[in-house]
Amino acid sequence: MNTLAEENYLKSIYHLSVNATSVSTNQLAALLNTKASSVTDMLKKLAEKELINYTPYQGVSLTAAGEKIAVNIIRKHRLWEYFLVEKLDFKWDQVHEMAEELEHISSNELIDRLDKFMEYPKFDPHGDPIPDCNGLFKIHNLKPVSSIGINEGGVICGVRDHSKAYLQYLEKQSLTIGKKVTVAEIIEFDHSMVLHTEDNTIQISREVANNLLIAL
Amino acid sequence: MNTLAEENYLKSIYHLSVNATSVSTNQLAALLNTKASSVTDMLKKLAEKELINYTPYQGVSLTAAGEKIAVNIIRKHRLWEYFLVEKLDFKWDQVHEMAEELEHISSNELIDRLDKFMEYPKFDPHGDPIPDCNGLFKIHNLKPVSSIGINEGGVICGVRDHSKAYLQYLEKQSLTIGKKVTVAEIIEFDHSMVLHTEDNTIQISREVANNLLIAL
DNA sequence: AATGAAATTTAGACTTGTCTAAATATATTA
DNA sequence: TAATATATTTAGACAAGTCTAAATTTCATT
Repeated sequence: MNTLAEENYLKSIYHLSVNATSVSTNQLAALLNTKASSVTDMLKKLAEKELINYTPYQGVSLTAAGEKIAVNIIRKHRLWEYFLVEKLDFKWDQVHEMAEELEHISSNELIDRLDKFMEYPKFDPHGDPIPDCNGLFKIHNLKPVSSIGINEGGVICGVRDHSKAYLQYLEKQSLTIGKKVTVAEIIEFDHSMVLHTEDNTIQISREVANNLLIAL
Repeated sequence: MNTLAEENYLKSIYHLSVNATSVSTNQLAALLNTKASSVTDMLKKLAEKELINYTPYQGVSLTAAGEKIAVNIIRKHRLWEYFLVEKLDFKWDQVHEMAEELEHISSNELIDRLDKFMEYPKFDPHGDPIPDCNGLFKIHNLKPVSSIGINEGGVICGVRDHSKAYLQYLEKQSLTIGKKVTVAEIIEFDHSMVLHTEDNTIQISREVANNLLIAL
């Protein structure tokens, strides 16, 4: 199969491809916490294996084969996260690092059985969709809370920022997946927002609102 | 922490130490499927880290620190095997390779929660004891079936050979953990044995009897 | 105790994935 | 469009872990 490093590169290219047709060397270096020269070396190797389309200086994209591998790793990552939260009672801000290791456990039969054991969950603890064993998943059409107006609202279904600090903050404010929120007020000065939930009123900054995703 | 290679060396030294005070370079090379010269290199590194006692040409043994790491890896291996069999419905001959990967997942909190989730099992699917979170475990005093006489018997509690072929054979013969067996006859010619179980009579070779462990 | 066999270690090389520093290509802007 | 800034690649080095071949140590046997 592929090495751990190769898998991490493919996964990173996949994530960066969501908002672009092509991914740059520096973007990858930043995400992977490494140097541009190291990225170039690895891109040559992945191109050699026909997992990416690479023209020097022009950025990269995944081939169908590369995307398949990337989606499979993401499937594993999200299923393990679901397991850690739903079966082992971890909090949603604790599971990322463990899932980063578990996603590289090679057996597909293991992950398919884990999927079955948990009754085929469709979303991970952060609201991200879990690809099925064929790599297929639905993309929710979510909007950041910052994009809606007064008296509008919806159900929290995801986050853009997966950092521990952000997740812990949301947890403390009870702004978790499934909560219904309505915008009660928008402060003109700094665009912070006052939200109503079933049992609470909470003021959040524009930054927080920007990273909180809802379904209308 | 330690690298994957280091962990595998410590684990192997631990396993080989069960039947000896000191482990040789060649024994390790054979078990780890590598060359003696590679073993020597790694032994120097582990000695440098004070995880083993190593004098050139004199073999190695684990220090207390090294043993602690080895036992923790074995704890992880056996708990994951238990999970795979009891929760994901794998057969006892299918889980070794997966557990070889899973045992290197670093988080101790993960493994402690997995332990709790499964209600602190004491033995893995092959009857081997599972160390608790302090590294402690009871050693059953088991005997090979080949060592007992006519009309004697006991309960199958373990195996010496963990190979797929052996485990599959036992499964097919319903000679699995927990089964009660009695020796009905010993064939003088080749020391094969006729066993009675609750619902069956089975003849097994000396080789099979030698690797099948029972509690009296 | 000497000698040959077996076990072990050393020396030097290779691969993977990384790095720094230098070179080159692309983009920006005056 | 020429000059400068930025992005990317190349060149050469390094650490981890492995290998082969040669050297050395220990063991077994006479």
